[in-house]
Amino acid sequence: MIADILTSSLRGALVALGVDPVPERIPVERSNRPELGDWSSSVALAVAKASGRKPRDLADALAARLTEDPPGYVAEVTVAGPGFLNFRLHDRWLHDVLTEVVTQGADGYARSDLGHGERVNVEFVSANPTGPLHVGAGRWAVYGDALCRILERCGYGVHREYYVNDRGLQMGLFAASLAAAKAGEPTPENGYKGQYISDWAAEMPDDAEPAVWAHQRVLADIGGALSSVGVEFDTWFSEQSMVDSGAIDAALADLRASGLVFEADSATWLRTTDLGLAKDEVLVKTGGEPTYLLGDIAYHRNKFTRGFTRLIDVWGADHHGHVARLKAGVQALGHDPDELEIVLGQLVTVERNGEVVRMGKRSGQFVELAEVVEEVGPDVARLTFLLQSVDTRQTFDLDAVVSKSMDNPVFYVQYAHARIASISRVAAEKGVQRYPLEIVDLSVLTHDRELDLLRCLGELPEVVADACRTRAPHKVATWARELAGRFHGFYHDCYVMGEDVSHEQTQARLWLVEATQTGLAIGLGLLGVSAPDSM
RNA sequence: GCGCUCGUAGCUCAACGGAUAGAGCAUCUGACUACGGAUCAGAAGGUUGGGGGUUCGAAUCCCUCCGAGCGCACCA
Repeated sequence: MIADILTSSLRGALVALGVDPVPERIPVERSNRPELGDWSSSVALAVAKASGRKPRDLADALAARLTEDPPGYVAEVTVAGPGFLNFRLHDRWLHDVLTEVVTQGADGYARSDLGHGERVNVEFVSANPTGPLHVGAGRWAVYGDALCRILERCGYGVHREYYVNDRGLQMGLFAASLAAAKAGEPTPENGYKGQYISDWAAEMPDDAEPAVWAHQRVLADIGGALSSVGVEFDTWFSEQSMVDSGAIDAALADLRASGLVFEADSATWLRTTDLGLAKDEVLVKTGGEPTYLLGDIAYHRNKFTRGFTRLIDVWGADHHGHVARLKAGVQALGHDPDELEIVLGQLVTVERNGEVVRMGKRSGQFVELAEVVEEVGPDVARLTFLLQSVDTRQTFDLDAVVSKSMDNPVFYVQYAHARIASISRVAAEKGVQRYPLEIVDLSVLTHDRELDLLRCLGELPEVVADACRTRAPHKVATWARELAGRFHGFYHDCYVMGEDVSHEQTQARLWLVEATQTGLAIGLGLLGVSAPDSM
């Protein structure tokens, strides 16, 4: 809102001063130098050269013009350093933030229409259904889910999907390993070991068909683990179903139509070298089995036919070698490869007692996501994953996460929310009524703590939009922690009710607290973390 | 060897190409007879892996070297 006001006045002033060309985008930002102003712009520095003026002179001229006819909220325009324009605003701009938050509420504030209702399919986790999910998969589960929540808030029609790789060698080996364990026979070569195999073998009824039963058992387990961290999928898409329905053949036919398919060495290939790759890729193996790549191409083709115009896949960095292949496949089907967006997340290293836990399903040595969630709870688990950018490697120190779970930042944020609820309870006990916002004088909110809180609240719409554009939920997590910090500071220095607090202050602060609660609820909601009234 | 992703305080991590690189944890020092101390305030901590380049301006963009993780299958 402020940004729009400032950019349009700056644009007007540049035109009036005869600056040509006026840039598309006029940089305006919140000042990180509060002693100099509330907002700032470096536009004079950016355009000085092209317009043949000295930055400082141009900045002075702009400041003079804007001082003469100040944009809304602007109290003072000054120039600093090489030519930064600094805007000091009336506190009213922050009081208006409060009104905006309260009137739009938890449902409406920081909501946008960036996505214009575009239907986007987000595929994440998609771990092979050959055993329980390990802790590391939790990162993709939580990241993908938070991203979906953010996309939804920004006006996308979101569909959460899990691709079940229930075809091929691995599934067969998994079922065979179960059957062998049940029969008391040794594990097949390259088969799956681990406690869960013997546990599940013991559960398996005598008359069960191992392949079918194993499939159901493992999906129930994975689904349960995901539910425990609050992640639910709209679709569990079976790879095998595409073989059965002929979708794989149809995809292959489409690929052939592109003219990029050829036969060699008794296999069928896609000429990916024509699409910029270093080598060609096999689509159908000798013997007639489709490769994983062909299945995946068919799967993405299927997503497009279901009406999604944007596909987002969340993969671990260990799959990055597959990115170019799949994009090439999508391109061969006639789609713009940019319609498929692949988020590569860096892997999670799990440590216990300071030592790296090497995980592998085959060996049966891994730490289950479900165990960890059971121990620390979904909120701690989620925030632990979400507090850091998905493109940095994460070390998940089991002992630290468990033993320090009480120090987890999630409680810092939730505590702020609970304190607010407590204020409401006390207000009710004391019989303090909150007046309608329209008749409350917000101009009494002048304390630095109060203004800082409002400044932070005012950033939320941009934070959410930015988190959406950059696919970076951690920005919301960082913001929520920041808001909680501002609130704790306010809470400490500014009493809402008390002998030294005027009636007007109590009223204004009750609304400030209400707006903060709304902000916390939105932030935590986007992260899928609960916002408790008491802890 | 080739490729992808990274390298920021002791540790874990932030920072639309903008001004003096910020938080948390840990360390040290302080703050409650009022709404929840799971809190608050302060101190200390940095050549943003090294070196070049582009730019008015670089942690951010480009090149190069060093280091790390991960890929380089008719596995999935």
